Amino acid sequence: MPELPEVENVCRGLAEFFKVHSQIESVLVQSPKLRYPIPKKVKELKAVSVKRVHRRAKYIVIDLGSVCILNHLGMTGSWRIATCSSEIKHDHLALKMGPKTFLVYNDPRRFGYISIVDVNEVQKCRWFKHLGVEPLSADFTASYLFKIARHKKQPIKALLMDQKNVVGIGNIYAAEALFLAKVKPTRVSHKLKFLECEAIVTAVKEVLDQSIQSGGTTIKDYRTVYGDVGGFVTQLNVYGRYKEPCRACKNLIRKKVIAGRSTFWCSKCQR
DNA sequence: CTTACATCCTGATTGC
DNA sequence: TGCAATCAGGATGTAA
Repeated sequence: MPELPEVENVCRGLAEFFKVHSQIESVLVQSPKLRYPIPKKVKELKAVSVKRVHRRAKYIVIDLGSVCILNHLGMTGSWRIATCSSEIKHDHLALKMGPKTFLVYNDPRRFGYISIVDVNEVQKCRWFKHLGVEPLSADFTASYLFKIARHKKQPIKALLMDQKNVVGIGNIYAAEALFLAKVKPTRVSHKLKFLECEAIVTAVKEVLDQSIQSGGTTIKDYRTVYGDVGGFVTQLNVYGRYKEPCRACKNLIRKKVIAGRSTFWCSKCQR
């Protein structure tokens, strides 16, 4: 469920929280069954202090000095501040930060995962080594996208969602960025003009920036660590708006499955 | 190598 | 109201 703006907001929430509670007293594993089982050695973490929290792609990285806790939220993963280690269904793990203070990881669909990696190994670990560029960094440019797109036959939307190319973009923001760029999601990648790649890059940065500022998009589950919903839903132009009028031209929004995912676009605005 | 597709899960919603 | 089918913000392994 969460894409870059949502993960970024969760990270910021965690960072805020760790400013006040920086010491993890212990880690409690309620149910280790996630996409990959929670490693047993997380329970060995005792009295460790959090140095830093940051986001890479859709991963949350909690830096503990010698090791990092890596967390991917999958579709339904969330962190919340709680007074006990587990109180509701699908609580998997809790970081004990004080006698009545816990950070609890909950994940109904169990597509998320939590792992521990040596600080020096993070970049080359199995989850990070194939990641593409950060879309909000200076590395994500029109020429970068154009170069990749040049050799690919797949639709541009599939390319944007493939984390090997550029990270953090999922089904919502791929659709939204392509709307802003006025490019139809079905367009074959290698047929895109340089100017279109430029428009896409600009649009991706724009939509991600805007969504981060709005606190992300809450369709259903997504909440920040503090339980806040994201406010970007009201700014969605195409995602989830099948048969609703395009905000720009009143033409009805279309829907079609591309690469196994529902895809929304305006056939008049996007060519 | 690239690309399409099924798959891992639970729960909410839709349709009969 | 009940029940079955469908769908969901992700990413991986497999097969073609």
